Amino acid sequence: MIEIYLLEALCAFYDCGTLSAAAEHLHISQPALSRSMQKLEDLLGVSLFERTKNRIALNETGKIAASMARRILESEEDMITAVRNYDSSLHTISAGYCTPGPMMEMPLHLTQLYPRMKVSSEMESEEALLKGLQTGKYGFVILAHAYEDEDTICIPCGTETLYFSLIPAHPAVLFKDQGLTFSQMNGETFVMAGEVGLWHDLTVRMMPDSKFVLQDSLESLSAVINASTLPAFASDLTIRLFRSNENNGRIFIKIPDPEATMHYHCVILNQNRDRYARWIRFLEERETAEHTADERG
Amino acid sequence: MIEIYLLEALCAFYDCGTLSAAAEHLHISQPALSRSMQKLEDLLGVSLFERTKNRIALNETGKIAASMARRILESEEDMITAVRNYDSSLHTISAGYCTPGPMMEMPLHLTQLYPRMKVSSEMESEEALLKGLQTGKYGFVILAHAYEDEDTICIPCGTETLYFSLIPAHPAVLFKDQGLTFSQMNGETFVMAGEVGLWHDLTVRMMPDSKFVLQDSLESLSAVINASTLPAFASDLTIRLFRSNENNGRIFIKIPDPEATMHYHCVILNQNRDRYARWIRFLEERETAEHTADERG
DNA sequence: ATCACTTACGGGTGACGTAAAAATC
DNA sequence: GATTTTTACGTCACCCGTAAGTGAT
Repeated sequence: MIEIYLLEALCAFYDCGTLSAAAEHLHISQPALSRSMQKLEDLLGVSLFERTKNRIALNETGKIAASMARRILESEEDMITAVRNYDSSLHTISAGYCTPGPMMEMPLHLTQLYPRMKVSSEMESEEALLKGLQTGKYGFVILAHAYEDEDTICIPCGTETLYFSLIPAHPAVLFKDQGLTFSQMNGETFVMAGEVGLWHDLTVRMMPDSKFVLQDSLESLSAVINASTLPAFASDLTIRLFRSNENNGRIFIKIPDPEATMHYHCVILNQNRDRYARWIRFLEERETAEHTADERG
Repeated sequence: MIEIYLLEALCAFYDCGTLSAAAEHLHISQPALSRSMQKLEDLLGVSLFERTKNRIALNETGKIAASMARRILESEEDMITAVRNYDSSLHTISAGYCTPGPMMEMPLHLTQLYPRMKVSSEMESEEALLKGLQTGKYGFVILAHAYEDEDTICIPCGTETLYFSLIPAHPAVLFKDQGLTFSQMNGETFVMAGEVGLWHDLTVRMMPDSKFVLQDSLESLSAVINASTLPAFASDLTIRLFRSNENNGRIFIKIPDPEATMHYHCVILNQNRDRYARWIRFLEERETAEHTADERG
């Protein structure tokens, strides 16, 4: 059988055009590559190159062989990552999120529900989340809308509402009880974390005249917030998580626009339903508990 | 990168169930295979087996890996045969036939049209012919009916009519001029070549009460025909090819049933149209010549 | 003269086989 | 005791790099 390294060599030569360049690309000597090409021809029993004394180039057969070799290499790469993903899925609960709120909250419950498993969390674009779900990179993903598909199940899992975070001296704190809409604050300059996923798109869209000073890390963010008088953001989720109704003297004012509330949904591949049975039950029970609480008032 | 021999080893173990059996199957020692499996786990960075002191078996990850490895091995096999087929298609005109008549006649013209090419001929079932056409095994195939497809072109290329071949003493030679139908000869025992493709199916179907003494080779066939008084078969094509209107004292009597005439068609992949341009032109010109001859006579 | 490929030669990695040990049936 | 797997060890294949040779630009 023809070994993979020969196919890699062929593809490298196809890409580079000369043996010397391909050899450099492969980090091997050029004679070694020359021999590999000869060996490949020998194993196939077929001529793959047009040779002159000083020049070597792929003939039609060689080009076909190279393009088929590429497909084999790709499918081997795919196999390797698929096997690794599967293995890691046995040991870790890996989830992808569209915003930081659930990404901070859900691992708390996951470690309780699956005490022997590692928990890994990532924030990504919706496109990357759905792709990662399909390839097995993620065990589940959290989107900000329902996602129905024949291969997946979709469980509503709570909401998150955005708040403005203002210093007490800010004139808009008068609206503390009735709330502040996006349009009322449009034009202000905000301090904001860089990694807030969908929230960033939302605030930019709803307050097109505002400026947003982005901070790389959450640590630098809170430092800047403390040191600055600029308005910032919070959410019911982060307020609850950090158990501070008035953080560092800041006043939190709810944003009543419907866009300011994310309705999260957990999407899981149907084939993984059993593996995440406990998690699904947890989310469903929590959701009904929320609803009955809402109905009671 | 993971080499092919490791994937082969994994698949062999998947098939055989034990290292010893798989090692025997691969013609390597059992410790060598044991090491290969360890190496594979090491390269993947993943555990593929459930090991007890005396027993080793694939875990879920291992089974998935094995099934994906199988697909890679198959696609490498496919690549190798495809490349070899393509190469050989550059040097040889390879054709598949449904009956021996065209298979004896067409190579004569092919060697004239393509004097630098080797010519290879094979008789096969229609299924195998069409598959071989798609995989590049055959440059063209000859079927006994039109075959229209978006990927192929189809050129009528002559007919062949079956004859009974009788000794002069046979009572049915009285029908020499008006012809003999299948039903008139149904029940007789015939001598017949074994390798006649569609003709065999046809005669069995049209003369269900007859018996057919099959001969392996054409040489033994003609010997048996000469030595025997049994009726046999011929066709206008073989009669013309062997330039013998009355072969070894045999009388040839045409079979007027429409089923006794094959209408051959040459099927070529559209993508190979240029390569066989000369052949296509030859067939088309011959066909029109036949028709004008028919109209005149 | 430089570049590109091939051939020749020596070296080292690693895959293999044999042998032996451990454990299970 | 037979079978199966793993470990140990020596060997050999083979792939690699260096060096030299040939022909083309």
